[in-house]
Amino acid sequence: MKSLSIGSLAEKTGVHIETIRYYEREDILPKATRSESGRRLYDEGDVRRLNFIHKCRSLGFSLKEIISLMSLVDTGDYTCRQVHDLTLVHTKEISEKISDLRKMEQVLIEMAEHCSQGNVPECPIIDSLFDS
Amino acid sequence: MKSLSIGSLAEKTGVHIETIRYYEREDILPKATRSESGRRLYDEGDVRRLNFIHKCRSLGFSLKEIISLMSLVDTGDYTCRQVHDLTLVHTKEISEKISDLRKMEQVLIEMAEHCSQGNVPECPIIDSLFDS
DNA sequence: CTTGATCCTGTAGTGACTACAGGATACATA
DNA sequence: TATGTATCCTGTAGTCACTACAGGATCAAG
Repeated sequence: MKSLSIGSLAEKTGVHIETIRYYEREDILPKATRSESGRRLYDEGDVRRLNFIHKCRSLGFSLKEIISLMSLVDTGDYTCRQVHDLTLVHTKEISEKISDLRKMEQVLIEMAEHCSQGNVPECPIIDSLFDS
Repeated sequence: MKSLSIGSLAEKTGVHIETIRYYEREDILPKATRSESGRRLYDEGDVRRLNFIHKCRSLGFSLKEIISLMSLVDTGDYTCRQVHDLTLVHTKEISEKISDLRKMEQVLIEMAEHCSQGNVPECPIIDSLFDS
């Protein structure tokens, strides 16, 4: 049943081979069973697990958060409310990042608006970068 | 004239002492002149320079970008248009980050909306995290 | 039987810091 | 003048989540 190579797992999940090995090293994925010659072998359960990790990463969860999440899932010891609340906390962190970046964006746009955009060696962007 | 300690420079600019030493090591700041006993000494020019770096960092520029920007400024070999265009490119990168984060945020919010938030060990968030 | 694809381990690099350890020096107070 | 504590020094290692080799073994197809 364990018949997928690391390459196939990578292809099925969109996670790079090097990253899969890294996840194993860091105990985010369990040690893979090996073929006689020492190659890693996977099955559909591994695909499912790696999809979970991949999706969490794409939603901005850290590997530490993913480890906690997965251990909740593995033990079955969680409630919908608990997961919901964890998700809300994470969503708030994302929202804060967005608002930080929007502030940067706004400052940059405002700075650029003052430019003559001319062929001259004076620039209000440079000037305002020197302000503390 | 060079009479500021690294601690004073840190206080004036809001940049940590360790970070100032790091910037010197990485040639983002020039090697500081030293007192007889080997302590770093700074002046208002250094304050100005570090403010520039600090402000650039707060606007999301990488240290590499800052090095290029500063060498433009140091040589005086730049035009307003050039700086304006560099800034626009950087602003676009910020905007892309924002839009990526907003997509994450949206998915998270939608996932959370489906929760019963009950005291039960079934959760639609977990279910959808397993989808590829 | 050979060729090229795939796999293995182990190590080092990335970016921008941050956090010590272990010691030297400066300055304010008793 | 002695002392205590604040500040400084160098050098190294850790953080996060990969990514990129080097150098070698093994597999599958023609």
